[in-house]
Amino acid sequence: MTEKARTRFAPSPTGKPHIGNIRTAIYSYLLARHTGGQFILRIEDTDRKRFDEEALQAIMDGLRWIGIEWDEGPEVGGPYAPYFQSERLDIYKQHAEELIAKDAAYYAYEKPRTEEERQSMEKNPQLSLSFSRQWREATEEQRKAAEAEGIKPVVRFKVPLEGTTTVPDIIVKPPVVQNSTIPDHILIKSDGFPTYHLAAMVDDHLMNVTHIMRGQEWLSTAPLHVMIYQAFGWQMPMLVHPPVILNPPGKAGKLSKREGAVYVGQFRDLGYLPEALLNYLVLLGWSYDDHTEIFSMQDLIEKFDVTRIQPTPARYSLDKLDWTNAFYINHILTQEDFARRCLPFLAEAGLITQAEAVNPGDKMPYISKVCGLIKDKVKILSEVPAEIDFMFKPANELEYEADLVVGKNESKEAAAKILEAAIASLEKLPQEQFTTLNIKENLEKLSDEMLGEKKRGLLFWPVRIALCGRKNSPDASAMIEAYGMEGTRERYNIAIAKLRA
RNA sequence: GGCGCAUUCGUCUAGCGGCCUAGGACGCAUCCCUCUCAAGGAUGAGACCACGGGUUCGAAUCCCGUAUGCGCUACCA
Repeated sequence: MTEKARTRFAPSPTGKPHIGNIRTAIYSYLLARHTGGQFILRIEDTDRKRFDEEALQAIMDGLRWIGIEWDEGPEVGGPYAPYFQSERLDIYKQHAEELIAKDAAYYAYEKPRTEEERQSMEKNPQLSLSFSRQWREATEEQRKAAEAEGIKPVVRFKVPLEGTTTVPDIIVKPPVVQNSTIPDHILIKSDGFPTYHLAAMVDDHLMNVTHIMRGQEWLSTAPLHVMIYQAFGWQMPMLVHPPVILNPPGKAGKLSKREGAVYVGQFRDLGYLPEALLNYLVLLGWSYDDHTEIFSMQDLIEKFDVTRIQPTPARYSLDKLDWTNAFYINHILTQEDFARRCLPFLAEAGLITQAEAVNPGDKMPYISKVCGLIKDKVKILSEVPAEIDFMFKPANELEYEADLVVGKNESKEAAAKILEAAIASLEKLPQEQFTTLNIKENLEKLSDEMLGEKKRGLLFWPVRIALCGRKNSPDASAMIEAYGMEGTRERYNIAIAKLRA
């Protein structure tokens, strides 16, 4: 493990990046960084029918957002360019020919299976095997005849009929399979494009990849890949097959779209912090020790050990993710940083303008203070606007019933008197002493004098409600500080008027 | 159906033959703090280590079966 690992993430741009794949990418990245090696991004766009330009962008955005930078790949280049498989067609063709010359592959002229055939063959491996081998022993004449008919051939791999193949995986017990059970897979499709099996192996070898890491759904076809390497006479890299991520408890199968957010972009939009998602995802199937829960990217790079990846599929749990995100917001982020990240969400909710979200200017101190009020209670950023929207409204736009302000006080008049007393008491605080702590002391003292000790709820309830117009809110003293004496007095006077109406 | 992998609290996990009457975290419950909601602090419930056989003085840890889950079984990746 002291050797420098070259790893790669090789997505096919056919859809948005799923967190299961992103987690695999993270593991690959960490392995490379931990050992001081390189991390490559390679785009497997050999399926022309399913290619999606937006997906490609989303993959790159997602990786960068979560903190992964690739050393080689799209937009950054590298010594093994190009990193798009569609631009490497000649290379694959050449290698396929090499295999044919070595009698390890051959042309096959069969008709593609129909959907029905495919399904029936799924249940009957023997049929599938013989179908794949129809042209394995074809004579020159047969090939010529097919060629004359104008059939475009595929190239199939000539799987050894004898012996066994072992998959050198480092997190799962290395599977051993009988070669005779593996069909002659297609290497080059009739349209001239390579399949994953050929393209990925050729590239992994050419790009000097030392650890092929990919989802466990590849484990079954891994023996084929080992045989391809052997046929070329190349040295086999290590294989790493992290498990898939499963649906939450009670739900069967792989984590699916139906379970809410599954794509990185969705988490971003919901207001999950990239460092929290990263932290959560890494721990879903990997652990450092028996107690550490919070890891920065630096920690992870330092401590990551591939062999500790769990071989068992883990279930996705929103609760733990939420906890992790809340922990980052509450304990890792500074108030300023937190506020900055809230900006787009505040704009989205119409609390500030889009321009202010980009450049808040002198509004920032207030925004920062206001966001700070709920830093310890919010789980995701998208919850922020609803918690503090009232702090962005003019005082006279607060809508609430006078009864709400009364709370457990005897009467509306009693509540009004409390607010009057609060104004008078707070006005004694000099401007430079108008801090949350002083305000709190000031009001507590007032409460004790007015209502006696242990009755603080009677005073604080109206004092707080008159500021926000609703049941739940941040701490009263903190809100008063944020509004300032001016804003506080204005809101109290409105409340008093309401109470006496 | 075939092949392969996996199996510790509801969930994520620690554990690599004696430290385990199984530890931590999330969630849950109760209590404390308290001007509300949170946060924070404390305590607790929760796992016969899937089941059945071995091996061993001794097994969650090693071996073999069974069950269950997951994956693959495409001219998709």
